[in-house]
Amino acid sequence: MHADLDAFYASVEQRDNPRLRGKAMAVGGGVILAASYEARARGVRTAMNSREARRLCPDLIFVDPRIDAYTEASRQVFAIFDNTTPLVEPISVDEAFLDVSGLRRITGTPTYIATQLREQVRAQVGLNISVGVARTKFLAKVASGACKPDGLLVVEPAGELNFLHPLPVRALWGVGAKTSAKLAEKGITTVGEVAGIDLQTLCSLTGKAAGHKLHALAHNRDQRQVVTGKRRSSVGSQRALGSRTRTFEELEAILLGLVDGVSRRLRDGNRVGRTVTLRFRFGDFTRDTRSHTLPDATASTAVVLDAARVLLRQRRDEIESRKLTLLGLTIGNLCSADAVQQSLPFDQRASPQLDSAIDALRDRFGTDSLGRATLLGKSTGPAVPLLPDPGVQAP
DNA sequence: TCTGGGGTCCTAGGACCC
DNA sequence: TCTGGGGTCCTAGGACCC
Repeated sequence: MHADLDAFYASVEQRDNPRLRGKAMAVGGGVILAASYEARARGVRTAMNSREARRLCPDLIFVDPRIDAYTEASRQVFAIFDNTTPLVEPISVDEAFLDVSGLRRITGTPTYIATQLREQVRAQVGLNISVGVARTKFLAKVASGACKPDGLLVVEPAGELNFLHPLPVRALWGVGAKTSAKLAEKGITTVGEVAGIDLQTLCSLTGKAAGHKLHALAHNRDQRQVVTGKRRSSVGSQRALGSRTRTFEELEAILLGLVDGVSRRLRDGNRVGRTVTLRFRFGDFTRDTRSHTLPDATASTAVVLDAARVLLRQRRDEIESRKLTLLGLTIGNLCSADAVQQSLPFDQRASPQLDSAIDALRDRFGTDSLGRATLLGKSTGPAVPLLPDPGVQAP
């Protein structure tokens, strides 16, 4: 099954504010993050700028996003997913794949399970969720999209190709604006037509990997399993800068904010990363990236900031002359902080004992000055706030 | 106040290693 | 000293997704 909440952010707002129900409304300020179905009927779309949206729909109601409310709703819905089957693969905050193929004797048919799931989400969270059911992930995903809003669609094995082949090429996962335009040049507009061309021709149009994928999907071959326990491989943050000209010092301050936020998220997730990427967008909407890979994975604000600053300074002239409109930071090459610990020599590993010993010392001596702690030969490395008097040797 | 913010995967060339 | 085959890692950029 592929389960997908309908117009997620907008639906949460309509659920929580009765005055918004039945109205054309959108979440977002400068840009539309999500639009209610009433607004979509008037042509309002996600990522559309608000001036265009207002032109299409003058009575459109704008609501500021409440990310905390969406996160909580998502958590509740995923709790229902987890209660339905242990095999849940999250795709984003509002959608997931659920493998229910082994539950026929335990719970019931997929159709029954999907019906129950939809009722539970409606009753317990107050939101509509659409569910597609099929033998493969790809077909389940297409099915949930086809039955929106508030729908359930089961693609029976015998009807797969009849369902698939009339669809537009954009329905294929991995076909976006560029690829569909390329295919249209060759007169290919439906999935059935993609299935009709040979692999070599397809690869020459889209590249090797994409060609093989598209060829398989168009022939209804999709061997992908529902995979649980995937972990993010990068975390990032970006800031749109508007049209105002910023001094280089302002940009460095914004960069510090990005580094602080991203490295904090790394530490909260007990993860570390090695590759620091800076993303730029300029006044003419061209984009650029610059990256640097550190010798060791880190979640340290100071280490990431050093690397990010070097990347920013390398581009100083260009940034000042071409008017930077967006600055982004991504840390990739992530792995678990624990795995890194295990690979370190014993005396360099962090230790829960050491941490609690430091906490005890902090309680005893206060935190107003810096010191370095050593426990059984393991040093904390950089100085940590610890002792009131640097001259005092802790027991 | 023209244009969000969070991600994934793939490609291609260069450096480097055996 | 040159050549070839096999491979990894890094950087930059493109396309795509929600």
